[in-house]
Amino acid sequence: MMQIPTLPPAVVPRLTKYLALIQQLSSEGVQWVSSQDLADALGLTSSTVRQDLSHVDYSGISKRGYETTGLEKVLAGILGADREWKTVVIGAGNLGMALARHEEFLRHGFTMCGVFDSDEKKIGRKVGRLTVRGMRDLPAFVGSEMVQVGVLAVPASAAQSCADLLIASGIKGLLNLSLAHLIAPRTVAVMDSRMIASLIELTHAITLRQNPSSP
Amino acid sequence: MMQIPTLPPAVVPRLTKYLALIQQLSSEGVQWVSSQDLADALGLTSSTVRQDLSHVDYSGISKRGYETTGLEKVLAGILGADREWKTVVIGAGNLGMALARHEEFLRHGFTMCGVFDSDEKKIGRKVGRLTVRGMRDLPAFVGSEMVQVGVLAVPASAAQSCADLLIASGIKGLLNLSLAHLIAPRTVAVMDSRMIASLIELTHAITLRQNPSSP
DNA sequence: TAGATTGTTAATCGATTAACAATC
DNA sequence: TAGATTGTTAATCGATTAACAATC
Repeated sequence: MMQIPTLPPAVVPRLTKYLALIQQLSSEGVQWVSSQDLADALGLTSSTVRQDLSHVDYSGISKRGYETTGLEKVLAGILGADREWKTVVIGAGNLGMALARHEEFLRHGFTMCGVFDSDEKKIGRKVGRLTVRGMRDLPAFVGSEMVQVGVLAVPASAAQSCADLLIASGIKGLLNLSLAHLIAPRTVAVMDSRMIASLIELTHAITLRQNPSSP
Repeated sequence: MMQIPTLPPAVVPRLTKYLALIQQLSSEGVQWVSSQDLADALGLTSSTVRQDLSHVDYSGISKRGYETTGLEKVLAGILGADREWKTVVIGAGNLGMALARHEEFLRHGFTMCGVFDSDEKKIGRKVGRLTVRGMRDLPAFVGSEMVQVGVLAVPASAAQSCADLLIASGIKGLLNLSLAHLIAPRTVAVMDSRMIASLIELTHAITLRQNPSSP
């Protein structure tokens, strides 16, 4: 099996940016990309790009840069973006239903195989080709379908208890969309993508820019 | 007007976490919280919490900690979470429609006042109490309604051109939900909340945990 | 009072940038 | 060849942690 190098934490989010950009470039027929090209497109320095890519087992070529298709393959392998990931959504509210139907997930290898909600009234509703299931069915489903990823689209007040149930069911990773901070054992990976928190950071940045005291 | 101190970049995301937690605690009637309490709940060290809060014009009290209601007010002020922010969503797909109906936004001060799409077929559709408008109406709407925040729920391929239109219309900040990296002038704040990118970081973390080479 | 907790300084750690020899 | 670009080392910068006097 391929060796996955341990990467400095700050590098991983940038690798996902390189991958997204290179996928776009290679689909447009671009064959070579330099560290300066990547830096310009992503608002970084070429030095940072080269440092980051030095952690990756793929060499560029002087005077030409990196071959897009080769680098794309290596980055996808390191990040797990070359595999299928069975995914469930918890929460059949506006957001959860939208995510269950979101084609972008499938396009990036996340196979949506279940939507769960604790509200009895929502159980049985159709979401595309799926049907909303009750939370009581979650443990058996995760186990038998070997679901690896759970997306939490529930209110902050319910997030930790839903996470606990997913963890007890044997899930491997959680995407937390709620404002709550989740506690999980080290064996389970957790990533946050919290729109409300990002919006609040955004309003802070707007306020700073409107305030003449900042440089 | 209140003085907004310039904060180290790494501190701001944590302030949003402190605020979310303290809002919950104060709504539960908790009156005092120590740096150790906050650290335990959020997976930090008490030292980090005290360093962060030292940037904030609010003093704790030895032996008791910080008063929740007071700290909540100060953090909300610094982050802009004590104001109303007029917000539009660009993109009336699954995700955009769900966000336009999402009550969580309103509860955090983001007043949803418009949904826009370039697809003629979607114009006129109802989204809660709103109606989908065409992109051609965006500049006049942002100007006359004094919209400050734009949420981009469009495919990566359309993200930059939509951002350019919002910026030309005079928007103050953008929340980018697409996988694309956005280029914007320094006068416009941009924050990313990219679920697909977070999911890919998650699959990397899962892969690492399953690989015995890591510590 | 005794003890817990803050605020702050200094030390450590990690991330970014600059610089340049190697190389295609 | 001459020149552009990599890979890597060293320097700088910023963030985190440890430690402890001040204080309630």
